[in-house]
Amino acid sequence: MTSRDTYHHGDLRRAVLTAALDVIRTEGPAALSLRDLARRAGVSHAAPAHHFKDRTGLLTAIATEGYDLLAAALSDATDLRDAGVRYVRFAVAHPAHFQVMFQPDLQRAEDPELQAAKARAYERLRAKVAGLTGDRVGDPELTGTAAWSIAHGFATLLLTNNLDRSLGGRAPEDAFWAVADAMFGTGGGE
Amino acid sequence: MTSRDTYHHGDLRRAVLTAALDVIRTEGPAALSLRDLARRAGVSHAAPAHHFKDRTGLLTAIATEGYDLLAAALSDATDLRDAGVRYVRFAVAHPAHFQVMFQPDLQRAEDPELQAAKARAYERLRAKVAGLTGDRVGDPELTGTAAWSIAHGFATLLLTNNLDRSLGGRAPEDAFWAVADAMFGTGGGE
DNA sequence: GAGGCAATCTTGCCGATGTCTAGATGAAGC
DNA sequence: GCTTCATCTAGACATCGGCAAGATTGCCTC
Repeated sequence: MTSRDTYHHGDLRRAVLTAALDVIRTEGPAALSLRDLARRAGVSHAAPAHHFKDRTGLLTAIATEGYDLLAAALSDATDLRDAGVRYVRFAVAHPAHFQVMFQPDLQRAEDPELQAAKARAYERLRAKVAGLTGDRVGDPELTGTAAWSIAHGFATLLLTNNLDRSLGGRAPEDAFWAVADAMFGTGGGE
Repeated sequence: MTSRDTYHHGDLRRAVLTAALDVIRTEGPAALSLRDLARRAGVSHAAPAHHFKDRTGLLTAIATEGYDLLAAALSDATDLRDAGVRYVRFAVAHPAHFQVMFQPDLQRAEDPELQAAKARAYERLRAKVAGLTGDRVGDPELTGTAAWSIAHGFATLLLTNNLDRSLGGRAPEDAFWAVADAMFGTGGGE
């Protein structure tokens, strides 16, 4: 896909996004170069700028897409613990999105689309906390922070290669289930 | 400190490190420029390279220093829960170190000093897990991963401005104590 | 079907950055 | 006092992000 016959690329925005996600996943956000992405897509060096304004704009678009993907992943969760498993699964499936989402210095914080997507994802998490029943409810704000912290911490440590020894051959989501089980006790999340 | 009388700076390594930490804390690692740091220290643009080899070398040195600071902070902890509080306190006190430590793509992973410091800090955490008594011990590996995840997740979300609403005016370490309390139950960590 | 408009892409340019090389300076040890 | 070597300077080169001006083309309207 590095050459083309037509003057217009056709779907340059998607091509640049895909290439960017590939670079970020394998080499990290610091290695990302707009000119390199342009070369990969077979366009001139200034072409991507028209779709993303600048480097920060591209990263902001990636974060926005990430929050939308996360919101979609969380919406199908049956309960809070399942949401945690899906959170970890999302991080593993979309490591590039995840990395960019949680590095605010790479994004344009005031971007309205980013803020909206972020709010949608956050609302999904809040809904799962509100859906809690039983005697383990307590302060919803506190419970939400605790659940988010454990899932986010596990996912982050996982993507930074800090849990390699702890996995013991298990799939990440299974390992997270075991961790959540150790904290909340069997069946405590229902 | 941007000018000097002598040809030699005296402590350029420390000056560059301090300036770098300041930039990272306020603008993030992406905004870090070796030439800018050189200007702040009042030396030529190539001077920092002699102390850190290159940009990655500087960031690796910061990560190494961070792991040593973390190990020192954890060594005084009375128990596992206290270690968690100290982990969060470390992240708040040294946000620049913390950011760099957990972005492996910024570091030279094969650096022996980095690996050694990382191992020392990890050993401190493992010691606190091993010191657990009572009926909540279970699988030490699992307990360690759970404790690390909750503390690391809380710290990360805190530094990325995702817990602003949840703090409610409390100091971060107090808020973390409440979260840990909600998860483990009162006195469960002793 | 012809004309105009706006989106898309190209080309050229500028300042800034990381890194390499060769050379200047001076502190420390003999 | 002389040597040695770590430290710092000066210059050069390739690359990058961003800007401006112009070329190309899809699309809408009449």
